[in-house]
Amino acid sequence: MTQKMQRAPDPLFKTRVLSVVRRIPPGRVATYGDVAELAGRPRAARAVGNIMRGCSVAGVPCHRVVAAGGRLGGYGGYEALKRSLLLAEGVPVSGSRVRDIDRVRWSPRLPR
DNA sequence: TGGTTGACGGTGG
DNA sequence: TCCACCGCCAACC
Repeated sequence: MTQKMQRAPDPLFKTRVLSVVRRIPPGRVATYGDVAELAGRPRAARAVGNIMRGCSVAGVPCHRVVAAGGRLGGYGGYEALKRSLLLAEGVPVSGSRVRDIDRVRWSPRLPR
């Protein structure tokens, strides 16, 4: 068979991603993969990053979104700024990585 | 319509 | 622990 299973297009993906990120409370972080999953696309971490590039929207704490393993990720090159913002919220950051990512990783079930 | 881009994730060396 | 390679996806040109 030659048919290629194509995934159902989700024009709301971007909106959902922003909604998810907006729900991340201070002092907590989520990985791009987590956000992708919560947005309904477990493997679209890369796409999430693409969307975050244009995160100039107020109310979207894009600095709380980090790469897997606690790595800070890009943030448009403003890695130092991202680190400062996280530290200010009580997120332990060492160098370019979040320490004990599992402890500060946010889950939608946790209370704000 | 089709190819390229990139703020990623996971595995292997 | 760090780097390189490959796979996945939506946005862009």
